[in-house]
Formats: sequence, structure tokens, C-alpha cells
Amino acid sequence: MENQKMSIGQLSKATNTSKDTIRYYETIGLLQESPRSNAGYRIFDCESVRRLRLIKNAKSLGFKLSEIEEIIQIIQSPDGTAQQLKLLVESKISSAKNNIKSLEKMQTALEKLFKKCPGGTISTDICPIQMYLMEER
Amino acid sequence: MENQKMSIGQLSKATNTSKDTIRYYETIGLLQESPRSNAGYRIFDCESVRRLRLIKNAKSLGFKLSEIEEIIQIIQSPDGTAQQLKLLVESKISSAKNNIKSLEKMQTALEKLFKKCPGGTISTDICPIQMYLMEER
DNA sequence: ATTGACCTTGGAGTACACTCTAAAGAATAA
DNA sequence: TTATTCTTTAGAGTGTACTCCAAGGTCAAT
Repeated sequence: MENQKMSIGQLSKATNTSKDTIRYYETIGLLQESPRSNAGYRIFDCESVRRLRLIKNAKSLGFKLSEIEEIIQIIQSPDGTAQQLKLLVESKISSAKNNIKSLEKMQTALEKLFKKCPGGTISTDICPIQMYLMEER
Repeated sequence: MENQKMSIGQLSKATNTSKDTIRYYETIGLLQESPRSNAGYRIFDCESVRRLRLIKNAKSLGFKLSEIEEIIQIIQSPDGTAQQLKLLVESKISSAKNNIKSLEKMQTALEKLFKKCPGGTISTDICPIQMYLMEER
């Protein structure tokens, strides 16, 4: 059970990742090329499961695939440091904050319009939403 | 000055939108086709400026181009109502809220990792960030 | 032997919003 | 006149992350 070999379909189920996605990750180098059976079938093991887990976790933190590639390189390098990972996390925090800020601005503006707009069947010509959209900014 | 005619370059400057973008908006139907000069040059007027303003304002509220097309149709239709616009605004509010929520979750998780990680030149093997990434979830 | 589920590949398609290119004609300033 | 700048088009390219397809080979069960 220690180093279980599995096909792409089994890896797909084990990690809840589509086969296409697994192959895609291989082509972009996020997953290293796996050994093949005589028939040319990919043979994965628990290392692939771990790698896919890393990718999923990193994605859930907002990292994109290119950034995850960086993370993997740091982790795999013998001279990769915690500081390097920490810096990536830090910059991701700041981009998350920026994104939140801009979404909050939108939300505020949208809510203002929502409150101002009487709704109903009145013409859009006198609707505060249309008026806002027409304003010069 | 009332209905000033202008070339695409002038419209581009007036609205701070690239010429390519203006042509692109035309091809996707967001900007209606404009009359042409003898040489085939597009001739725009202040109506185009207003339309582009609308697009920019709507974009700044987080609407995508396909949604802006909807907005324009509502505004241009004689039976378009304020209620229709209000509904679009409402659903945009809720998607903004969802996006914010998911970003905040990321931010929280990232900040937790940032605090936990000592940084420095320690190996990533004992780094809380790497550990988090390796966890099964 | 045959059926059905599995695997392979290259390549195209999707969504989104542009951005750039090349080749050509048109307008303007010196 | 000439040089520069402006405009046109179709079509390709960008970035992100897949997703789907067809045509074909493989494997396990009946």
C-alpha cells in the first residue's frame, strides 16, 4: 500500500481532478511526466496525489498555476527557503486586499444605486441607474 | 459644437479608449456601426462619446461586456423599465458579495500562514506554508 | 470473440477583453 | 513633393485554465 500505482482514471477519482486537467498539468509542467506502461498508459503513484493536493490547496489560496509552478520550484529546490514562500504569500495577501477593495467600491456604488432606484415600470430615462451610467467621470 | 464629428483617433482621445478597443466594441455590437467618410473612415459624434462613457461606467461597476449589452438594450427599448436595470444591479451586488467573501477567506488563510511562518533561511520542509499546502483537505 | 470501459494523441474550442500585425490607402504639414 | 501621421481590414496572438473531440489502441469481463 505504500507506493500504490494507479492509472489516470484512478488518480482522477482519488484527487477529484478531471483526467483532462491532469494531462493539462503535465503538458504545462506542473506535474512531472510519469512513467508509462507497455501500452503507453501513464502510471501514477502517491507522489502524484500529493502534488495534485498541493496544487489544489494553492489554488484555493488564490495562486494561479504559474505561481504554483514557482512554489513547487522553491519547495523542490534544496536551497528553497521559508522566506521565499512567505514572500509569495505576502504578495498574494496584498493582491487579495486590492481585489477586495475594488470589489467593495463596486458594491458600495451598486448598493447606492439599488436604494436610489424606485424600480417598477417607470422608464429608464428617469432611472437613477441610467443616470449614473450616463454621467461623465 | 452641438454634434461634433470626429475620427476614431479623436474619439479614442476623447474617451481614453484605444482605437482597437473601439473597433472591437463595434464588432461585438456594443457600439453601433458608424457612418463612413468617402475614404471609408469611421465618423463618430457625441452620441458615441456617451455610449463609450456608459460602457466605462458600467465596467467600473463590474459589469462585463455581455451584461453591458443587456443594459444597453434595456435602456434603448421603449419598454425598458427601471425595474429591469435594478435587477441587474441586484444580481451584480450579490456576485460582488460572493467574490468578496471568497477573497476574504483566502486572505484570512494567507494571513494565518504569514504569521505562522518564521521566514528566514530555514528549509521549506519545516515551513508552515509548505505544510499547509501538503495537507489533505 | 465481443462488448464496454479505459487509455492515447493532437488539436480545436471556450470564455473574456482586448491587443497587435501587416499591407494598403488617405490626409496633412513642411 | 515628400514625409509623417492617420485610417482601413482580416486575422492572429495574449493570458488563464481548462474542456472537448475524434480516431485509434488496450484491457477486463463475459
